[in-house]
Amino acid sequence: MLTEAAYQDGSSGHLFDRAARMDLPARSRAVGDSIELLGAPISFARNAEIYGEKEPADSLYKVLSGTVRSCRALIDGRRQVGAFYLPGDTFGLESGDEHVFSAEAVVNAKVLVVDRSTLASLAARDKEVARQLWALMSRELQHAQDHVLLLVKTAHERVVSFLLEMAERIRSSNGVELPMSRQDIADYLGLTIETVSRMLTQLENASVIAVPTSKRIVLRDREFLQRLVA
Amino acid sequence: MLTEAAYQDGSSGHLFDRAARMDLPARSRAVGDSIELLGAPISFARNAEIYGEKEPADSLYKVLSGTVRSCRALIDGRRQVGAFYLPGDTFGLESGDEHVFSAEAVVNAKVLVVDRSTLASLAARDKEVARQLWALMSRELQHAQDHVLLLVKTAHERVVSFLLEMAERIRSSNGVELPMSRQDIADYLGLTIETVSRMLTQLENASVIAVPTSKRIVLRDREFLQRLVA
DNA sequence: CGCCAGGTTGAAGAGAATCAAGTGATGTGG
DNA sequence: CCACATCACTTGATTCTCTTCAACCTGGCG
Repeated sequence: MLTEAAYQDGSSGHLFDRAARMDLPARSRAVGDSIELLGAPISFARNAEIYGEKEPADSLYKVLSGTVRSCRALIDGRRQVGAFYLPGDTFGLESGDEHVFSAEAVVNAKVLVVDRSTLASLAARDKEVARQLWALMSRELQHAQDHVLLLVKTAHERVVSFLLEMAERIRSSNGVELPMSRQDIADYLGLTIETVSRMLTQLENASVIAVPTSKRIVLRDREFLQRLVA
Repeated sequence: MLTEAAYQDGSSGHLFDRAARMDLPARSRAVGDSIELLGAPISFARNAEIYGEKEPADSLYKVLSGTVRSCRALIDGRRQVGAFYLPGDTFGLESGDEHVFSAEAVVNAKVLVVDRSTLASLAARDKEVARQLWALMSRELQHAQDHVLLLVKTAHERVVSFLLEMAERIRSSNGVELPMSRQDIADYLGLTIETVSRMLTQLENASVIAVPTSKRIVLRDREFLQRLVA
């Protein structure tokens, strides 16, 4: 099962706190901050690229609003979505100096951008920052490992797992408002849009979910869904 | 493509150096070492469990000889192999305090075991140790992400990717001596043993590989294989 | 109002799984 | 050293899941 709230920072001591304060009027933050941490909120239009594969990974990002997907392209045009990042999630941390994923806005999104080297030097002095970077890396690893497990399941199980993951992370009133398209979902699950659509229809016919609009999914029997996912 | 030598420590300053010296006669190591780093080489028989899922992750391991696999079991009995660890590779680093994978010896294996808390306290003082732990985590993440990409490919591509990965990591003279069974390979690739076998047969019939014995694979046209994997 | 992108549904086909029967190695006891 | 048992692997026939290709809805929006 995909980990709930996999990307959210710990509840206390946010990595971006100081950067976030850059948003506030100058008088409300400590003098040193503006030099130490250059964090800037930037807006991206739907489907805009935030960074590309193979670009240098010199920033870390936090979703303020909207949704972001990370992608990898295979040479023949197939696309693999690695993860979806929701408000509060941090992304852009890579294992090397280069991005292996690209990042794109799923819908119009506002993102906080923090310089990586700044963060690195900060981490060198501040234990708490280092700890949070480690936690972030851990969550990415956890997610990737869960994603591996997801991809060996049947189409049914994948779709159900996806719905449960999103329900955990979005938790709107008694249903999920999916920000992403069927194509995004399909590329995340390693399926085709047709298959995703069919699985949803079948689940709806079985009355385990309801699909009032194509993006809105209501989980009517979460117990049952939970048992489906192996 | 799966990263070459994904798990090997950097060439200098091995994380396990001091622990490894425990193997040597007492007079050849510094006095403080035995207290600081408790590393012990332990042998595991073929298919023996090194640790299980959900067990506390309080050690880090390094393969001295043999091969180790990490596994996750699905409730219906399916099994997913997360990775294979060869001599020189380090494993057992998890995102939390509990193992989410189990680890088993693929063949008789000798493994160096180091206490995690010892390592943690060492890392707190020694920058280099901390850096190496980070590198280790990075490689695990990289591998998991590559594994995700692997699992959305066709059976052909998966098998070829696997052969190329192993050829990179094992590099025996002009061919690969696979330590693992077809079942292990199948569970790593999310396929059945029959499919793996068939793909190998087809590659052999196409003269891109040779299979003198079931475990020995000779890559006769690596260029061509490289182009197959998308 | 009609267009168009996103989504659904249907029919046909491909690819991998399953079921079942071989074949080949490895090891053991006589 | 050989007969036999066992395990790992291969091969074949069939089934089933998912993809592909195509047509058809549906809901925004100029």
